[in-house]
Amino acid sequence: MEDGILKNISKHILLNDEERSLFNSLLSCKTLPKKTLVLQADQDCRYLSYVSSGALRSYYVDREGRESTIMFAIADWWITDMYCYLNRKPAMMHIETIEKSTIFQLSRANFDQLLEAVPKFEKFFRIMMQNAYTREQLRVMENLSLTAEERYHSFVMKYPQIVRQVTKKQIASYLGITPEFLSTLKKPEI
Amino acid sequence: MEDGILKNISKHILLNDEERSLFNSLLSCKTLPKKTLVLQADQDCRYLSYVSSGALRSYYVDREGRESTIMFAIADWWITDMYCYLNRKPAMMHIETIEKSTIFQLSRANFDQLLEAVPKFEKFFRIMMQNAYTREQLRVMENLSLTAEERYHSFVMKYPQIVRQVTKKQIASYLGITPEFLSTLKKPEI
DNA sequence: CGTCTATTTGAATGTACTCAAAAGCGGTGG
DNA sequence: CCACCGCTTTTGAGTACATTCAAATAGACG
Repeated sequence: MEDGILKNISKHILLNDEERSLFNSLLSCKTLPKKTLVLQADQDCRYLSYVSSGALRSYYVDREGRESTIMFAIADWWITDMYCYLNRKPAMMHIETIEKSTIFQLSRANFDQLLEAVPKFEKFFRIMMQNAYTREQLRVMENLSLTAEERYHSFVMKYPQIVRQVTKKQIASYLGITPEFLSTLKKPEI
Repeated sequence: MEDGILKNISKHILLNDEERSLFNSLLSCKTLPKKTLVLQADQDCRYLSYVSSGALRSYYVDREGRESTIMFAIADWWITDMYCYLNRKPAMMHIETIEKSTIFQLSRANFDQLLEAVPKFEKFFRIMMQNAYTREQLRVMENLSLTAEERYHSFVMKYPQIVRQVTKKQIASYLGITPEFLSTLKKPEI
């Protein structure tokens, strides 16, 4: 399924065969069972991962042991602890598979090499970061201005596919509410 | 003070004289009094603004008229309603000066032209978007895992200069709490 | 089938909100 | 120059939304 990843990239930049094969050579592919940790907090965050199939989530565990889901990544999404990946800091988050998943990983060294060798990728990653930024900013905006119920409905409308692949408990931890409270909310009409 | 903006860019990419002068020619400079609207919701978001001096903030106003501060921008920061700027959508946010400010503005057309003419700027904006993304993601993480008081202390530690330039009411609306409640919190040791 | 986790339900609690009012502070005009 | 006006900040009482804890029910997986 390397097709998926190159198709993802071709949405934004045009690559020739040589560039494609260089890119492929810098990636490693893994198929992982459900509930496998891809990254553990305090470890070195070595990889940026593209989800070819399955689903992953990143989450933060605070001192009291409470989990906050930072993001979900289903097919065709990229995921990592971006701050720690880019700045070579020990990871703040955990990342785990929610179901059996196939991912392609780009190490930090290969990321640097790729940008050096094919500057066109600057554009690709600029657009990726731009989309990630505007998505997070919208999330902050909704967290500040909507009620828990409205946020839940907005999530379901925006990410119907994710809703099918993750548990309500995980959605609650993404929305910043308890599973008990989520369960009292009116179900949105999809 | 165009020095400031070129210095900001030189932190990440090296420009020759020709590129610098092209860049300068694509910018327009404005000095605005306190409480001036730079962008109004529903308008076309035409500009990305670099703050040379002063302070701006972007905020969202919901149906009930409640304001949520999305971001502050003091000297050397860039600000816009990024989603609407990039996607040519009517603005969701307002942006206003908090004090007398001097800003440099890059229109969307000039942004496209700049990236076309000097691809090195892809790298600059990749890094800008990257920083913005990781900053917002950390904010989401803190919103989900910290109490209001901890978020306030974290804000004061992270942005001491912003604290000097904005009101407590504005900080409250950034943190997602009421000014009354902020006022009951223990003052952090700076 | 049995075990483990997710989901739901309910009661008691707490955190943060609304509303009201007083105090503080800064800017402006007489 | 200073008195007034408007906005910010603080304080307090009452309230609402969301939490914790406990327990029952439902679902998924080996």
